[in-house]
Amino acid sequence: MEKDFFKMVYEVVKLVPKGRVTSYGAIANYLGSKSSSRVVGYAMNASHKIKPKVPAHRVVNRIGLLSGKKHFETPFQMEELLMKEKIVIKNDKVIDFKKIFWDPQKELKF
DNA sequence: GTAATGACCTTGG
DNA sequence: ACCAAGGCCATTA
Repeated sequence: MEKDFFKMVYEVVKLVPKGRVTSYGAIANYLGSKSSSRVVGYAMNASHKIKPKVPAHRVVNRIGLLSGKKHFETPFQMEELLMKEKIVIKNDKVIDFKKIFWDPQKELKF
């Protein structure tokens, strides 16, 4: 129900290039509501139950912290996946987050 | 049906 | 500069 917002989020997350990460606020802002960042996080929470599993490991908070790593099947899954993407993780934080940060509003720009 | 929470971010004092 | 509160959508109790 009302998965419009969720669907958009999943679409954007699935569009995230390999080796890149995005933030909840960026997606929310891209959708039009910067304040709806919480909804993006909630969408990710349901990302494991939806049909097409989205790369939620590529989505982190604004500081690049793996906030939802505990919500994964295994906390190491997120780090492992990110590591496979050639992304360096340190203390549950993404190194060079600014460099690998993928902003839909900026990259896609509609 | 109402109330509270959640993988957050922005703005105000 | 730091601390506090609000706002958004959906789900669960």
